[in-house]
Amino acid sequence: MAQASASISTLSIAEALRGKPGGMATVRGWVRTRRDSKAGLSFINLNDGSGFGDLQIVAPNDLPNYASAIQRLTTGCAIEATGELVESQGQGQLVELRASSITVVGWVDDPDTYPVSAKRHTFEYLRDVAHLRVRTNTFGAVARVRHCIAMAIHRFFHERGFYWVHTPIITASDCEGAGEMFKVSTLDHLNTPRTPDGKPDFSQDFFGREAMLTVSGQLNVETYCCALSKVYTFGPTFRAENSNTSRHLAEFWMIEPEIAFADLQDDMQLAEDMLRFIAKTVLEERADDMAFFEQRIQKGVIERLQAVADTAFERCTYTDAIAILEAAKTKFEFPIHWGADLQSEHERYLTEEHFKKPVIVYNYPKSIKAFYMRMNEPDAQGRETVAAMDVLAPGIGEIIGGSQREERLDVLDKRLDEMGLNKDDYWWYRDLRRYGSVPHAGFGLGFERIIQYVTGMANIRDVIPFPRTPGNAAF
RNA sequence: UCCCCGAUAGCUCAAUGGUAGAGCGAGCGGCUGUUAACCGCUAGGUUGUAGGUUCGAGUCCUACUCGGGGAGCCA
Repeated sequence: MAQASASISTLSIAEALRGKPGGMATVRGWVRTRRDSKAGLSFINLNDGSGFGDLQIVAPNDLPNYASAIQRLTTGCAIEATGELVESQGQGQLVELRASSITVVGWVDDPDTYPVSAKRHTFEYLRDVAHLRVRTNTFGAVARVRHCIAMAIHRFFHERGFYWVHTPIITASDCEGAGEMFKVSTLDHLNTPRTPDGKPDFSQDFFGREAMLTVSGQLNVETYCCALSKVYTFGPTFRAENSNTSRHLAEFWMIEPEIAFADLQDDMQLAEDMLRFIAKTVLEERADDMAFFEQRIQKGVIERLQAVADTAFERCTYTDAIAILEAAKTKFEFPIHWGADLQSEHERYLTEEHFKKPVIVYNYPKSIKAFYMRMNEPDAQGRETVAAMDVLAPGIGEIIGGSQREERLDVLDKRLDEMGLNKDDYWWYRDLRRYGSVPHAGFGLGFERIIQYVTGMANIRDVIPFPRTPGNAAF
């Protein structure tokens, strides 16, 4: 397949589009559209995923395979084209490739039923052809932005001295407490071994005990935090909740940093710095894709992202948030009062209407938060709160949830007792509080949710390659 | 899981309980340095699945599946 001539370089289409007219080049990709001109030319828009833009290939009718192949090209065909990069005579592009040869690498079987034809498709339909949807403008752009954000997150932490910790996917501790878990088992479902009291005998299972897929790497990563000081996880997470919304998946990716010798203020600063770094990086590196999202997906995404990059987030205690909500003229379906958890409508009001930008709400009532969150001193009215924080973003809602962790063993044990949890199940977690315990804090960022926020994509199922949701694990 | 709405050609959608249509895509032809191209012709259907009501069901009823909007769980 490689060209014999050493003077012809194979370029990605992104490189070809950046190149100056003059040189010879070979490009490869998939046909987006073909238009014939009776002036003796065909125009082929070619895309290889290296960037948003297509390269226009000009195919003159004196090519030997013009009638037999070029004129039969349809959307989706894979080709290799070699020719000279020239200044375009038409509008709409600076450079184009004047082909001296075009090889068809792969035909489209039946153009009439090619699932991703050159027309508009709904996202709902494209989910049914997830193996081909990435060939569309939208899903190609999402894939590139997803990669860009992932790399930005790794760079952000790496540059600040964090270590990436690979916490386990399979866990035997039922104590993660963040939702329903998928079971991991090699037991025979048709002939399950039983204990005398009729329950499945997990001692005969693969791990010798009941095992699940993780719902969070937090408890594990805290152990590494209390030795390496600054750590984070970035991996898949599983929740067996029967959630049917545009912002929940059964399998999603999560980033969970954890910092030692740190309090909630440090935690909030880290969350904000990270989100602003992500915004800045995407604007710099994926301007082509962002221009598309701005134009076709959601007006204002670029401005919104620019605002995240440029301006500090709002911060507001839970108690102050309640005061704002109580003073609001908006009628809420669920009346709000101190001690109640914020409903979606309340979060939306705060971030979309009151502050009109990302806001960090912190110091929540202890009664609505997890056992591991650090107890604050009671306020003047004696109300008890924990050092927890949520980052709320317009259009998405909760994008980050985090807290300072309870590092005092006696306080932690009291909380475990209050919540009816068995201390023995948490023996290694409690050990961290016995051996050189230090204040530490962390948060969880939903990876797909930050992609939704950045791109303006409305449904979380469209920002992950192959979404897993209740009743759907196709592909 | 709960409430509301929906499922008809490859795709997006029409169709009073009485002969299933259009646009786009596709095929063929015309025109043109074209670019959401344009003009003409052609093909394309077990109306999501399973039951029921009716002389007759795309249309009415029931259940299920999937999708959308909202809610809960959360990231």
